Amino acid sequence: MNSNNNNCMEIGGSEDDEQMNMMEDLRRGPWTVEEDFTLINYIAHHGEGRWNSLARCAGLKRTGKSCRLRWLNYLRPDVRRGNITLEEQLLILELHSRWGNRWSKIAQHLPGRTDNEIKNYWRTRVQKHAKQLKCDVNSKQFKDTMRYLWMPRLVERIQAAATTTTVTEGSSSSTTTTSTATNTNFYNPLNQTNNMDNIVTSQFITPQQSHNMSSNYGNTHVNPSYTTDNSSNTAVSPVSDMTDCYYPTNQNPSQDLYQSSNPITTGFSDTMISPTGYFNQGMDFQAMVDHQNSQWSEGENGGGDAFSDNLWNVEDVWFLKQQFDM
DNA sequence: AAGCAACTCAACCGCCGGGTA
DNA sequence: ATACCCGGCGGTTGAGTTGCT
Repeated sequence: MNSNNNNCMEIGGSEDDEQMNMMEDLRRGPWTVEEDFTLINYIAHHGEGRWNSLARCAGLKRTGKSCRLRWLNYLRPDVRRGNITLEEQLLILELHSRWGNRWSKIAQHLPGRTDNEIKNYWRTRVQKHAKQLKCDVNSKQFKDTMRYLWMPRLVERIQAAATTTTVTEGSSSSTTTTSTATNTNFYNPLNQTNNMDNIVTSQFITPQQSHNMSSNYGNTHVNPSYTTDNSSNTAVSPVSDMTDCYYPTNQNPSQDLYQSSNPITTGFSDTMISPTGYFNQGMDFQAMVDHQNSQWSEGENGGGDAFSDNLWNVEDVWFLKQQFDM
């Protein structure tokens, strides 16, 4: 790494970004294809590290920080793009409940995902629904809702999807990703890292996919890899949104969720209490129902966008309302 | 078709801790 | 001990996109 900088004197990092700013006009904003290739080629030959000097030596009019960010979040060969899978959603929920906004730490458990991506996911998807509920995303109510409702539901959906995958196996040759979700023990927060590693079995995007920029060369500034349709890399659901909680079940959604033997609920850090006591204040269920109705009246397709982006299905709302009204 | 609102996500910013001279 | 530099992290922004009226 950083073995030799033949055509660039080692500057020794005596200048910071601000000083660089003063000395030369630094580019900002979206990266061009040329810049991307310059960075990729430079790192391919010299490796990462010393980002400020790297930027200089590579001839990039960017700050070291900008180069690092571009590389780590976008250009890195193993960066995984596309929809967040159900397993990943589940993992994010679980890890966030444990660590909070430690995006980098959470990202370490989702191979190929960047902290930025997870952070964006959380803000756009999860926080949006906390807003819908008119409760703080950090409130206990909301956390318990995630814990007792979303996560079990995600598990159900993962298992259902895995079953479907098994049934239809053979008809789709391109679906290379498999899931250990079929294993009933796949999700056990008590078995932290080991099982987490098992949960995430989704494949990485190939370096070729990440670097297949040549076809995009006409543009002055593009995002070379994310335009690729990566839906085939999605492990379980083409609509792999946590908020897509529609699940065609006939069973009582509340059943078994609070049994201490339930692997979903076992191991969460807080004391196990019936969530009845939690879903008490501050959640605007009527607003949820209204929102739900308005969305359903518009989108007839259960897998459609309006629905898939909705956190709650009828049963969830019904269940929460019941808990609330008790 | 046009205007507007909501959403997504790449990129930037500021702060902080570790390493080093 | 201290000052400085760098990289990493979490928070925030804003351009582009999508959906709705």
